[in-house]
Order: sequence, then structure tokens, then C-alpha cells
Amino acid sequence: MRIIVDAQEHRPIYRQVADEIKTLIARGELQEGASLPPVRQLAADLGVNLNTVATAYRELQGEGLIAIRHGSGAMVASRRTEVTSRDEMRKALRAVLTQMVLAGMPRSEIAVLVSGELRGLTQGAK
Amino acid sequence: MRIIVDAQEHRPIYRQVADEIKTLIARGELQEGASLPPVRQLAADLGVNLNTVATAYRELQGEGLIAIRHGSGAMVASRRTEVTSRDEMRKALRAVLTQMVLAGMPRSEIAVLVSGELRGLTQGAK
Amino acid sequence: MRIIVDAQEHRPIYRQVADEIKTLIARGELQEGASLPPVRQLAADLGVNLNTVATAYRELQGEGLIAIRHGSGAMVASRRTEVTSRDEMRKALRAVLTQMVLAGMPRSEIAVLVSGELRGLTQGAK
Amino acid sequence: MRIIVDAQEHRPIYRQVADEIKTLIARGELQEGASLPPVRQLAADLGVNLNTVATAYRELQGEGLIAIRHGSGAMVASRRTEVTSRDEMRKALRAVLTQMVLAGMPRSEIAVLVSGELRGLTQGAK
DNA sequence: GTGGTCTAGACCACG
DNA sequence: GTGGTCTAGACCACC
Repeated sequence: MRIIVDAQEHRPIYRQVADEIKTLIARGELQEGASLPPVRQLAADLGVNLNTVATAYRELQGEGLIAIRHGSGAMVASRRTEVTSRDEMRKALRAVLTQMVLAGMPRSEIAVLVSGELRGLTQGAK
Repeated sequence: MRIIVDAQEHRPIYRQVADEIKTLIARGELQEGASLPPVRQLAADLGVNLNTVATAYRELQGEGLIAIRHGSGAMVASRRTEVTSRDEMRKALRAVLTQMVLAGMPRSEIAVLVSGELRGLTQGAK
Repeated sequence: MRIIVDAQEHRPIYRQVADEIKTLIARGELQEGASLPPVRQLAADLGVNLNTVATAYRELQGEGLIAIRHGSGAMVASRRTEVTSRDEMRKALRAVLTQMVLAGMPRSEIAVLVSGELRGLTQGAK
Repeated sequence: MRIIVDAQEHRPIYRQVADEIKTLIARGELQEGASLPPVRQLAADLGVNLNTVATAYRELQGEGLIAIRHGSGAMVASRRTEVTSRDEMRKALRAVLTQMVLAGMPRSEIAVLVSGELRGLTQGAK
């Protein structure tokens, strides 16, 4: 499983892990029923603390995206989640776009970035 | 100045305040040279501590977006910032879009949201 | 880590702490990758509030000199900074030298002081 | 009297004014007995608040550098002062040099800056 | 009247 | 155990 985390980023590491796994699920690279690597192994691969990965898995479980079965690992449960409110997502979107606009990125370039990411995320869904 | 903060959100309050002000600047609702409300007044309006607003202002000052002059208040200094790397913005964008896709939001609706926000942010720039 | 602060001085304490750490880094007494003491411990050592040290660390982080990782402490990241403009540094230098000249300090003695400090600061850079 | 202040700098404006006048005195451009401009006029020239200039004059008077006579303006009293302790000056010098070193300025260039400033300050003294 | 700094202490987030 | 955030309130510095 190809995941990269960066300790210097603003987002906490556990959330980076969770977000990357979410992206893999959304892209269809992790299908329903697929097994996730054991916590210890993923932690070792990423060079992070075991608790960090465990927290990420717990978050994904809380959102209903994965199922953790004691003693037999974790697997992808579903491609649907609804925990984050529409309003909160909109605020997050606005914050990101604001950042890009203030950084001087032209609107056309932002549009290209967005559609590029969207294409990657939705093609696996069909 | 219309700003809303939510103590329940993950983002710290001082960053919510800073982000909202950034959006107002990006939108052109706060022009260069415009005065910001005194920290104590904004703190009272938002129902938060003085220091929380002061921290937000300090962050904006550090990014070069506002100029604070001791004894005479704060004003908008610029509409440009460069603190966040392109790569970090891209990752943040991907995380938000992933969230939306997994929430089951159709691609067309996401596109509408994005362009709506973008329109609000870039029209003030002309 | 030997740091001394003086509450009577004009410079705020958090900046004194940051300045002292900067000097330790410039001197090479704190190498890149070295750990800084936990905020609470340094605060206790100096007899100041936790927040005061946290503010100093945050300032150093903003200048890129240290990296703070939530949950696992702070470490020296770099020996380079670029925040202060050349012109501002020159003006500050002039102010200090003016002070010394008006205090009646002979030019030769000032030169000795300067080269002594400079030697301490640049020898670690070899 | 050629004085420039910058509201964005770290030093408070009143201190910038005081420092600039000190430099003029140290350089010999303001001789003993010379009159200083009226507070109101200097404030108008600099575009700053009247109280700011008054505070600067008060500081200079406190250091014995100028004499303020009620109703007849201020004049340069002496070129000697001793209010700032040797230790505090040394600390200020160290902070400036640390800044320069961390900004990557080579030792040779710093030396040139220092001797250039020193030459300007001490030539008027002979 | 404006912002700046500091404290003491509480509680949370992260690894 | 580490840093982060917030509060309430005091006092200072600046314009």
C-alpha cells in the first residue's frame, strides 16, 4: 500500500494516514472486502508510532469505512460515509481555495487542479 | 465584520478567525488599507478571549496579510501570501475532495460548490 | 541548556528565550537535529509560564529554525533564517553602535567586543 | 533634520526617533547647544503622532542628551550618556550579530558593515 | 483607547 | 509524556 506521510505538515500524522487510505478507497484501489495491512506493519513501513496508525484505523472505523475484527485485522467495509457535515466540508473547501487564491494561483489553474483530482477520485467509482 | 466561529470544530478558534479574515480579504470585502476591529471588540463580538483574537491577528501579520501598529490598530496590508507550499495546498485539496466523494456527493454537485466558492473569491480581485 | 532571562529588560521574555536559542544554534552549541527541552521543563527552569516558552518555540518554528512535532517535542531544523531584511538589521546594528559610542566606549574597545562575539558565533559554523 | 521612521519595524516609533537623533549627535551633525525642531513640527514632518515625538524627546532628556526648556524648545546638551548598562548593550550587540550570522551573512561582510557604521559614528567625535 | 505580554490553571490532541 | 489551546484577569507599552 503506497502511502506517504510528512511530519512537517499541518495535518496530524494520524489524519494523513486516514486521509490517504480514504483516497485509496475513493479511487477504487482498495475495494470493499480488501484487507488493510496490520497496524504494526504499516507503522513500521511509515516509520511512525504504532499508536498513530491505530488512531487512524479507529477514525476510519468510526466513519464506517473499515471494519476492525479483533485478532484478524481490518478490512474495507464500504465506500460510503456521512460523518462530516456538508457545512463543515464546505468550510474546509473554502479555506483551501482561499489559501490558493491568496497565494496568487490563477483561477484557471485552480480549476485544472480540482478537476484533475476529481477525475482521479471518481473514475474508480464507476 | 461578519465572522462566525464554532468551538466544536477541529480547527482551533484562532485559526478559524484568521481563516475567515483571509477569506474576507480574498473576496475583496476587506480592501487593502481597511482597518480591522480592535482585538478586544472582536473578541467580545465572538464571545472569545482577547488573546485568542490577538493570536489570530499575529498569525495574519506573520503571513504579511495585515499590519499591526501598536497603539493604533491593525489594517489590511496585502492580498498576497506565500506561506503554504503548492504541494501542501494540493494535498489539502485532495483530502477535502476525497471527503466529499466518500460522502456520496456527485461530481457535478462538487463542481458547482467549487465554482461557486471560487467565483466569490476571485470576483473581488479585479 | 544554559539560558538566562531577565524580566526587567525591555525585550519580552519570550523573545529573549528565542534570541538565546538562536545564539546557541548560531554558535553550534545546538547542532541540527538536536532536541530542545520540553516546554514545561524549560519553563520551570526559567521560572516562567509554560505559554511564554511555547510562544518562543512557535516563533522559532515560524522562522524555520526548529521543527516542532506535536507529541514528540522540538528539534533544531536548520541554521538558516531569512526573516529580517538586510536593511532592518543594518539599522539595528547602527542603533547598538550609536549607543556604545555615546556611552563613551572607545572605538577600539567596541571593535574588540564585536570581534569577540563574532568569533563565538562563527566558529561553530566551520 | 533628516530623519526617517518606519511604522512596520520592530522598534517602536518613538525609539526610532530617539535613536536617529542619537546617531546625529554621535556623528557630530548635531553639535552641543544646537536647537532641536519643535515637537509639533517634527511630528508633522514625520507624519507621526505628537505624543510619539514628545516621548522620544523625554527619553533623550532622561539620558541627559538634550535639555528641554519649557517654552523655548529643546537643545543638545552633551555627547555623553551612560544609562544603558554595558551588559545590556553587549546583549543587544549579540542579538544583532546572531541575526546576521543566521541570515547567512559572511563574517567578512559583517565586519565591513560594522567598521563602516563605526567610521561614520566616530569621525564626528574628533 | 489601542495592542502586547504574562500568569495560573484547565483541558485537549498527539504519538 | 509531549505540545496546543483557551480562559480570566492583570499590568504594561504605545500613540
